[in-house]
Amino acid sequence: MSLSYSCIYGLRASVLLAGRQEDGFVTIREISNELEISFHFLTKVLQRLTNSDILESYKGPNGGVKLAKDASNITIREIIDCLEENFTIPECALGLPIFQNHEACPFHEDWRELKGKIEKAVDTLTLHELAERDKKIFISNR
Amino acid sequence: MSLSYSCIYGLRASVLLAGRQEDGFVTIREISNELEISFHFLTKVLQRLTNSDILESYKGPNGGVKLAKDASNITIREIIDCLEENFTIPECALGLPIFQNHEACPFHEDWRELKGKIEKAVDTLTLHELAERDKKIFISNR
DNA sequence: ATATATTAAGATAAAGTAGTCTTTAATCTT
DNA sequence: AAGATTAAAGACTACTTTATCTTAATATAT
Ligand code: FES
Ligand code: FES
Repeated sequence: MSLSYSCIYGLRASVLLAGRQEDGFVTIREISNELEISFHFLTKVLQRLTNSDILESYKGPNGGVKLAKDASNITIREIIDCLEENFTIPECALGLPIFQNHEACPFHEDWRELKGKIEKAVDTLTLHELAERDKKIFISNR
Repeated sequence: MSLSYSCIYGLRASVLLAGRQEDGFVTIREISNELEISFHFLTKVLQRLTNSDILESYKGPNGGVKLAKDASNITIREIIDCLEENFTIPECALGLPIFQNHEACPFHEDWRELKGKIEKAVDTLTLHELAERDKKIFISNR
């Protein structure tokens, strides 16, 4: 279940862009400075988002990247699906199928319910909502 | 949060040994066959458990490994701590600190509660209980 | 003693992830 | 047209995890 750094970086950058959608193109250099992420590595990540048409990029002076759609129309599921292959919330709360059955697990039902909520949130939470809820940093590195 | 394969293999082998404690030493070859784990890799994992005095080993014919203490006296926390460095249940249900604060997360409180249950279970569930609850395979590979 | 069984230990390989560096392509400014 | 700016693309490095292979050490059985 743990997300890769690529995915975290992509999420953080996307939320940043959502909070600045009116600014147009933002350079990757600026994003990498603000989020304290390696510029080159972030470039790779954002290229993938660009190729998936989640971001739009523009070269040259005044260029950079921006969200391709309105932030209220992009769910975090889209970002995750682009950057993480086969992302699924596991059946087991420990992140892997440790116990296969309900009987052996003292909290399996609790987890099953929460898992549903998480899945729903991932599918419906938009970058706009995230950027609005808290303008401060709320997607952080590990 | 996701456990490494080393840790999963160690847990599975330990539960198997808990279910056969009366058999004395069980060869690693037999365990690897039964659990369908690479013999050599499993050997490495069990060596670490042996060095941590969770398992006891014996070389030569009729040798093998067995639990060093009674299964009812070994928690899964011990196995995990031996095989996984710095294992902690993360603050965020997605396995990493995605959102830092309560406000931004639609299920933070649910997760916080479940996290407590999981931590307690990890600290108190014993190999004996696990082996007893279900004699069938209930710790599976991914 | 010798052959066999078995874990221990070490070297190596394979794969994935994270990170860096260099070159190319596109765009703008002058 | 020339030079500067910026993303795109590709090669490369470093690290970790997983897995394999070989040899050594230890114990048993005959
Ligand atoms: S088996 Fe892991 S949550 Fe129930
Ligand atoms: S921030 Fe991830 S569970 Fe609330």
